[in-house]
Amino acid sequence: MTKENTQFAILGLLTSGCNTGYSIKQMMDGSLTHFWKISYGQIYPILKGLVDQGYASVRETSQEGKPDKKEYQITDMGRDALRKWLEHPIKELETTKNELLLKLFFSRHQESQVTIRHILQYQQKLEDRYHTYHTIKNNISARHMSQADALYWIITLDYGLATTKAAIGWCGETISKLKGE
Amino acid sequence: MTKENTQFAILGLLTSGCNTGYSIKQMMDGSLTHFWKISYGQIYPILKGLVDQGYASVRETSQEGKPDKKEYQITDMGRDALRKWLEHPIKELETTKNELLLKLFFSRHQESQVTIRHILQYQQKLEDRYHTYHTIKNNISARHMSQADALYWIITLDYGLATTKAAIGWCGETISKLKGE
DNA sequence: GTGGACATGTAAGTTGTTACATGATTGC
DNA sequence: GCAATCATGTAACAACTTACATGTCCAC
Repeated sequence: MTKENTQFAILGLLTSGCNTGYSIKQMMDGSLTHFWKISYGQIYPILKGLVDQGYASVRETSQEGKPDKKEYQITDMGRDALRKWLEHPIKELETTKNELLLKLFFSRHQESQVTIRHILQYQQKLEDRYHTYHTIKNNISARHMSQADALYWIITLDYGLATTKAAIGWCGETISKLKGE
Repeated sequence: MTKENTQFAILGLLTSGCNTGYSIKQMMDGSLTHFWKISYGQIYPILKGLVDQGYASVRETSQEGKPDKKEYQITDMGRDALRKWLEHPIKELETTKNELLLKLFFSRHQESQVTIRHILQYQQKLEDRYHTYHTIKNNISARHMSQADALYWIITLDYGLATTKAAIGWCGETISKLKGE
C-alpha cells in the first residue's frame, strides 16, 4: 500500500509547519523529493480524504495580500494514526527503475565510447544531486528549526549523500574498466 | 516514457537467449529485478506490440515433454530500434520511494528505540540483498556465458553492491548517532 | 492424484502524472 | 498590462499490479 504511505506523508507534514496543499507541495519538492514525490493531483484529494477520516480539520481563511486558502490541522485521531503508522515495520526494500543500468545491461550491442559517454553524463547528474544535498544540509544547520526536526531531516539527507557518493565512485571505476577493454 | 524503456527491456532480452514470455519473466526476476521489474500483465501485451511494430516475429512451436509455446525472434528492424534506443542519452535520475526514510523524517513523534529497531531490520534486508548480489556474481563467473554478455551483467551488479554497501554503512552510523542521543 | 515447473493470457483495479481551468494579488 | 507567486481543483491518461482463468506434462 503505497497510497497509505503517501497519505501519512501528507498527514506528517501537517505536523511540520505545512497546513495548505500548496505549502505541502513546496515542502515535498524541497525536502522529501529524493525519497517521496507527490503531485497536486494527489494532494488535494488526499487532504479531503484525511478530513473525511477524521485525521484532519479544515477552515477557510483569508489573508491580506494573498488569495484565500484552506488551512488544515491534524486532529488527535490523526496524531494517533500517524504514531501507529510510524510503529508499523517496513515490509520490503523498494527498487528503483534505473534507465542507465537497463541500457548498460544490453551495451554489448553498442560501442564502448557511447556507453562511456552515458556513464559520464550520469556521473555529472549524480554530482549535481550530491551538491544539492550538501547545500540543503548546510541551510538546515544555519537556519532556525527545532533540534528534533533537524536531527531526522539531516539523517535522511545523509542517506542520500552516502548512496550518491557510492554511485559516483562506481561511475569512475566502471569508466576505467571500459577504457581498459 | 517508462513504457518505452520497458518495451526495450523485453526486446533486449530477445537478444539474450530469452524467446518466450515465460523465460523473459524468469530472466527479469533473476537478473534485472534490482533495476527493472515487470509482470506478465505487461509482458504478453508488449510482445504482441513488438510484433505489430515489426520489431519481432513469432512462431508457435510444440515441444516434447512441455506445453506449446510462442517463440519470439528479434528482427533487423528490432535490432536497429534497440541500437537507437541505446544511443539515446538518459534524461533524468530516477528516485525511489523509500518507506524507511519517509518514516524517519517524522520520527521525532516516536521513541528512538522503535526507530532503531526499524533501521536494524532495514539493515538486515540490505545485507540479504548484498549477499544475493554476490552469489549471482559468483555464479556468472563460474558459468559458461559469452564474455561480452557477462561483462555488462557484472557491471550492473557492481552498482547494486556499491550502493547497498553504502546504505548498510549509513544504517550503522545512524544507529550509533541515535543511541548517543 | 497432486504439486510443481512450464506456458499464455486478460479484466479490474491502483497509483500516479499531466494538462488544463480558474483566480487573487503584487511588483515591475 | 504582464510575469511571478500564491492558491485550489479535476479530468484524462499512463503505467503497472493483482487476481483470476486455463492448460500441459512430469515426477512422486
